[in-house]
Amino acid sequence: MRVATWNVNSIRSRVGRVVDWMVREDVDVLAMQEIKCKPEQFPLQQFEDAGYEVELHGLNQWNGVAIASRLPIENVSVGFPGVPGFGTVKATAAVPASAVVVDDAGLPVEARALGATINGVEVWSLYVPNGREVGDPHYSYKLEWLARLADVTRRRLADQPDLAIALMGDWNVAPRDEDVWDMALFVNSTHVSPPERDAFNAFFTLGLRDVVRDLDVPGYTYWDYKQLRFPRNEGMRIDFILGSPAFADLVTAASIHRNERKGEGPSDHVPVLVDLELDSALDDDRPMIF
DNA sequence: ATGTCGCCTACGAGGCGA
Repeated sequence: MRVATWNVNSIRSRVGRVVDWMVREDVDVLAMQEIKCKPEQFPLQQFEDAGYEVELHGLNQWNGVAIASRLPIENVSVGFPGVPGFGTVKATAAVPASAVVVDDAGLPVEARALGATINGVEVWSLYVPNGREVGDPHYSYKLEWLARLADVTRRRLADQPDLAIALMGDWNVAPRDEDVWDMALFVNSTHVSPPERDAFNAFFTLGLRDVVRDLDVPGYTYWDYKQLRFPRNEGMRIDFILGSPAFADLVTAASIHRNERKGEGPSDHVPVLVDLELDSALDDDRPMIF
């Protein structure tokens, strides 16, 4: 099974490229971020014509996450328990108050997390808040969002240590100095600050692994549209697939699809993909969990 | 270079977010 994550930066303006890539690369499951649309605006037909079903969570023109799959999608979760909300998103004609989920503090929850079970594997499409500037309210929101995600992941794995779970998406954190092209330019910047890196590294403490980095796949996953960042290869590595031990054990290969930043109408992010070996579970006498 | 995109509202161009 081939599973990928991709911040598509508007699915409506990118659907041709996205579906073409999925078909060409024989992708079974794709977690998308920044679909930037509501359900009725999602270009579902083009996915279905290519053999994919789609579950999505989109409230408005911001954020939005989706999962497309050739295999049946089960147990869909919108958001995760304890996910913090932010800001003052108001109900409109397009987004009635009844559709706005609020957190314990009454803040509206943004469309940044969608989970599902596919072929026995729990996959998540995550769009971590950007943070904007160190010290900005969006920055503390980002740290809190990551902390709550770590909390719920810790509890999930405490209850089910053998759960194959993949946290995939745009984490908006560059965990290592080599994940940006010039650390000198990022002094006092978001994405590289110690609290953000601590919040990201906390997932490793829970036993998760960066299943792409672990296979020594190099390179960035994002290049800003501005300032010739891609031609100069001035990018950032901020899109990751973090897997529980049971998930990591299934991974046989990984790749970052840099070519998807080229040509007409690219997203500013590229897909990150892993191959999973699931067939062996059907051939031996281990429990049939897949 | 403050260098680009994509969305919104509202029908032109400015505002927002990344």
